[in-house]
Amino acid sequence: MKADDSGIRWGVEQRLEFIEFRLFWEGALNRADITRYFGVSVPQASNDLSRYQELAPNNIEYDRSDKRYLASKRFKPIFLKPDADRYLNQLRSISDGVLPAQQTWLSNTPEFESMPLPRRRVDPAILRALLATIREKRSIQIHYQSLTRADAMWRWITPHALGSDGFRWHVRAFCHEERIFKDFLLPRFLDLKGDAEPGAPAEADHIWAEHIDVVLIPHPDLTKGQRRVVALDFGMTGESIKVPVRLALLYYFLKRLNLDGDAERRPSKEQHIVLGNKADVRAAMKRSQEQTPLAA
Amino acid sequence: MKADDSGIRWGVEQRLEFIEFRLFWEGALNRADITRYFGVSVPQASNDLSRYQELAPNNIEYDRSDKRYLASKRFKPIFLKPDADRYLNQLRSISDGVLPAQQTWLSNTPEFESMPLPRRRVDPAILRALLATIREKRSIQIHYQSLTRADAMWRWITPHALGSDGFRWHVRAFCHEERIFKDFLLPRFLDLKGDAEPGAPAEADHIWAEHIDVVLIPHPDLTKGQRRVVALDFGMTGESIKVPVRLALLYYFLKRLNLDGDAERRPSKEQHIVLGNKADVRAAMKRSQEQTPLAA
DNA sequence: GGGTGTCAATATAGTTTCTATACGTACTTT
DNA sequence: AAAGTACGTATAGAAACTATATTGACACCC
Repeated sequence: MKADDSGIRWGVEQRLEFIEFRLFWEGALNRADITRYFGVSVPQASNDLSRYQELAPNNIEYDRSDKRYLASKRFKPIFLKPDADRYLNQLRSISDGVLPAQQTWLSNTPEFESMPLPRRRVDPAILRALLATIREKRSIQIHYQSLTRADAMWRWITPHALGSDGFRWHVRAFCHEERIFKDFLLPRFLDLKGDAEPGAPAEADHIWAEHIDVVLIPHPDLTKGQRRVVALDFGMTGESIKVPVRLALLYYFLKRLNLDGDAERRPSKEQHIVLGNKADVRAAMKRSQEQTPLAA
Repeated sequence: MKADDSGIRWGVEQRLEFIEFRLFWEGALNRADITRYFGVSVPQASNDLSRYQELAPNNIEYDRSDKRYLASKRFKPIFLKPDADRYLNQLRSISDGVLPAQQTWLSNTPEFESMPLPRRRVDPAILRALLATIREKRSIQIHYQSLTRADAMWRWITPHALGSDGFRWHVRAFCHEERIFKDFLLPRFLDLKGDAEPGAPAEADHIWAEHIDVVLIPHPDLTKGQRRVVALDFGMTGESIKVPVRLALLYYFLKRLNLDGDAERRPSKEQHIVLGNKADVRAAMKRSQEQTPLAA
C-alpha cells in the first residue's frame, strides 16, 4: 500500500490535476505544456495524458487538426473543485507582481489587470526575525520609522500576531516604552536586533482578542431593487449581514468601507452600505482607542 | 541527461524546496512534515533530509532533544529566493478563505488576520464560460443584475478582458445594446447562454487600452519628516511616484485612494497623498466617462 | 500535389526513485 | 528501568521515468 490515499504518487497526481486544471480553465492543453512545467520527458507526458483519458474518458479529446487536447462538452472535473475566486486571486497576485506567472498553472489567460497600488516591499529578513520572535514568545528591539516622529528610533516590542488592513501588513505588538499594544507597519521596519524576555503576554492584548459583530445593511436611500442587488453583492441573508471584526482591525474596516463618518449622508450611488448597529460599533470603536498602559 | 535543468526530478526538487521554505520561515521541520505533505514514505523523507544536508550543510542541523531539524544560525537559502510579500499574500489568501491552509507550505504561523470583507463568491461555471468567450473572440448573452435596473435582464456582450478594483473582478465587455464598452461585475452574473459573432474588436476599447501616468505626492500639510515616511511607504523616488493606470481603472484608483474629491482638503493625518498632476488626471477621468456609442 | 515540419502514439531497454519492511540508536517521559 | 518517539540505515522489489527510435496524421508552402 502507498502512503498516499489515492494510490498514486504525489508527482503523478499533480500532473493529472494540472491536466484537469488546464482543461477546465483554458479549455485545452498540449503534451508540451506538461513537459515544460514539470520537466518530464515527452513519452511521460504522453503517458500522463492517456492515463487521464482512462480515468476521465468523458472529459478529454484530441483534436487532430488543432494538435491539442480539448475539454469535452460535458467536462466533469474529478481531481479538483474549480474555484473562481481562487483563479481570480491568482490573477491578482500576478498583477500585483507578487507571484511570477510561470509559477502558476495559468498560461492562456485573457488580458487582465488589477488596480495598481504602489507599496514598498517588506524585507524578508525582517519578517523572518519577527516570526521567530513571535514563535518563541520573546521581545525584540526594532528600528522603526513612525509617522509621528521625524526620525526613526529604536524601541523594544513584544510582537504576537500579524494583521492586515487589506493592503498592508502590520505586526501587533506590545510597546515596552508606552506599555500598550500597537500596530507596527512592516514596511516601516528599518532594522532589528536583540532578544529579551517578553514585556507582556499575548492574552493581555484584549483589543486584538475581542471581536464585535458589525451589522451591514444596504443604504436606506436605495430603491427596493437596488437594495436587493447590494444585499446579493455582500452575501446578505435578508437585508443584513453580520461581520465579526477584531477591535484591533475595526478602524481599518470602517475606513475601508467608508463607514467611519456618516455613511447615510453620502450619496447612495457611491456608498452602497451603512451600519445596522451604529451605536454598538461606535462604542466598540471608542473602546479600541482607549488603551490604558499596563502597570510595570 | 534529465529533462530538468537542475538534474533533479521535479518531485524531489519540490521537496527540497519545501524543506528550505520551512527552515526559512518556520525555523524547523520534521520528517513527518514531509511524509504528510507529499505522501512519501518515511525512509524517503529521511533520504530527502540527508540530501538537503549534503547540498546545504551549513543550513540545517538536527536537534536530538527537540527531535526536529532546525535552521542553522547562518542559514543561506539555495533553492528559493525568500519573498516576504509572497508569504504575506498567502496569509491573506488563507484569511480570505480563498486558499486552504493545508495547500500552502505554511503550518506554524503566528496568529494572523486580514481585514474581513464580505463578498459574494463568483460561480466557476460562469467565469469559465466568459474566459472561453474571450479566448474565442465571440459574444455571449448574459443574465446580468445591474444596480440601475430593478430586475436582471438578458443582453449580448462581447467580453475581452478582466479587471479588478482590488476587491471585485469585472469583465470588460462591449455591450451590444448600448454599443459601448462597460464593466460587468462577475458576482452579478446570474446566467449565460448562446454564442455569436463579436459585436466589436478588443482594439476598439480605447478606454481600456489607454493609460495615464498618475503622479502621487505626499500631502502638502505633512511635515518634512512625515513626507519622507509617506514617500517611503509608497516607494517614491524623491517625493513623487508615477503610477501608470488604465483609463478603465482610473475611477476605481482615485476612489480607493480617496483622490476623487479634494484630497488636499482632507486632514493629512488620514489622507497621506494627493495628486501631483491633478489637471491631467481630471482630464483623463473625463475622457474615460465620455464614451460615444459605436456606429452600427 | 508532394516535400517539410510539427505534434502525438507506441515500444524497448535501462536507470532512478520510491516503498515496504526490519532493525538499531538517541533521547525523553513516566 | 521501561516505554515511547523520532531518526538512521539497509535490502529487495516495484513503480516511475528517461533516452531513443519509429510511425502516423495533419497543416503549410512553394
